[in-house]
Amino acid sequence: MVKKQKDAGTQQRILEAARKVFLEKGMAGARMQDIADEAGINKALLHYYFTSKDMLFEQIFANTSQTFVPHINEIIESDMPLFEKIEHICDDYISMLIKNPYMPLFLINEINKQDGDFLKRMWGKQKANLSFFVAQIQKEVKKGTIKPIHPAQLYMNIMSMCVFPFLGKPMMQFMTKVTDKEFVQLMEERKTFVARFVIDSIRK
Amino acid sequence: MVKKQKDAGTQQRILEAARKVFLEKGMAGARMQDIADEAGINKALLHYYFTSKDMLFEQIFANTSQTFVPHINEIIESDMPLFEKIEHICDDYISMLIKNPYMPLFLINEINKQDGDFLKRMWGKQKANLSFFVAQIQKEVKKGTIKPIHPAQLYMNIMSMCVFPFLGKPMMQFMTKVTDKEFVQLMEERKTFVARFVIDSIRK
DNA sequence: ATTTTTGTTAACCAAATGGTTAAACCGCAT
DNA sequence: ATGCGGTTTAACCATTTGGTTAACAAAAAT
Repeated sequence: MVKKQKDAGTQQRILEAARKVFLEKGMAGARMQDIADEAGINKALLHYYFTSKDMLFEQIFANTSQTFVPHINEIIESDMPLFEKIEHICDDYISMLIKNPYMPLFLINEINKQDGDFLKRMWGKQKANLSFFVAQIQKEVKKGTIKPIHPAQLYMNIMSMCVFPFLGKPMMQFMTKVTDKEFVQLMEERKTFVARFVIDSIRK
Repeated sequence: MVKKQKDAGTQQRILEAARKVFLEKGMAGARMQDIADEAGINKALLHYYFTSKDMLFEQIFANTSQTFVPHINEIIESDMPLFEKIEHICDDYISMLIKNPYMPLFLINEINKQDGDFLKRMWGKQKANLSFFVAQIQKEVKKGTIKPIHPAQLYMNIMSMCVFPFLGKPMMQFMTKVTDKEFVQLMEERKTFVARFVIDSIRK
């Protein structure tokens, strides 16, 4: 808990604290007191800046999820060649996840708990435009550069291999006894490994 | 909430109710009252059979996770040929997950929250014996049937592609608008799809 | 038949938790 | 210095929640 400084915006400190606590413990597990402590302030002050826990949570969730989604869209909708695009997606996803290892569990968790309308309100129009990716794959199949493949399955595979290790980290660490440092090293290697794995599989 | 029947063991009904509620809401989100309601009994009776929420949770967790882990070990440690083994792992994993779609999120969630000792107490010796799998892969590499590959990365890939879709289901459903039925259909297809995807990638 | 044990409940309790209030603090324009 | 606005706090409140108690019902044992 850092001593307060009049020049650092309290609101900002609260948001950072809330982000940390929510990401670590989730909505249900997070305590307003935890957030207040983390921000080095009184609990009442929390409600002075953010009326309720739900409000605060929604801000954090919106901010976090919006950082996550649109980034990938750019790559998917760009006009890179397919293999290059796959390489970029893997590199981008995994790089971001190394920096934000708690993000996937947090997002998946809350998306599962909240109802469908919540997501609609949150992401509205800007959902990933897969049609672009689908079209590109079908073109490559017709050209004969890759095997015929169900695009949704392929996309699921890429997502899975990039994201899952960060979700299963504790389990995997328990089984294989890799340290945190070694884990990051493994993930660094995955940036190229997953892309190559995918390309090797679909290339004709 | 089902009407109680004197011939059905109350304890069993509680365990089933607890399993359902814990899997859906997690430890932090679950309420003892919810479990009591689901079991169609009084909250006090819950504490008559299971002293505390932690006790009850630990039983459910132990039971659930132990159903999950040893099953795969059998396949991994069997002396099937590698490709056949991969096919079996995918089929087995995905079949089980279609039947227990909430399991992965529940397990991953709680494994992340609990400390390391908890896992040790829970799984103790019976962690998956990857050394067997590793040796088999190295043998195949030497034989020249598959490309050189980091065994841990390969195992992670298989696990990822089998498990992740069940974690990301709501997100994926939001993006692609597939119904629950269609989702199960996609997963059915994945049983063979993932295995082929992996084998195509590593085969020389 | 009656005592004892087991199963079940309504009512209650203490702690935790999200949220509120009223007073105090602080920089600053008057 | 004084008053005023926004900021911060300690103390408090209402509800939720895990857990307990004491009484009651239903078998089982005597």
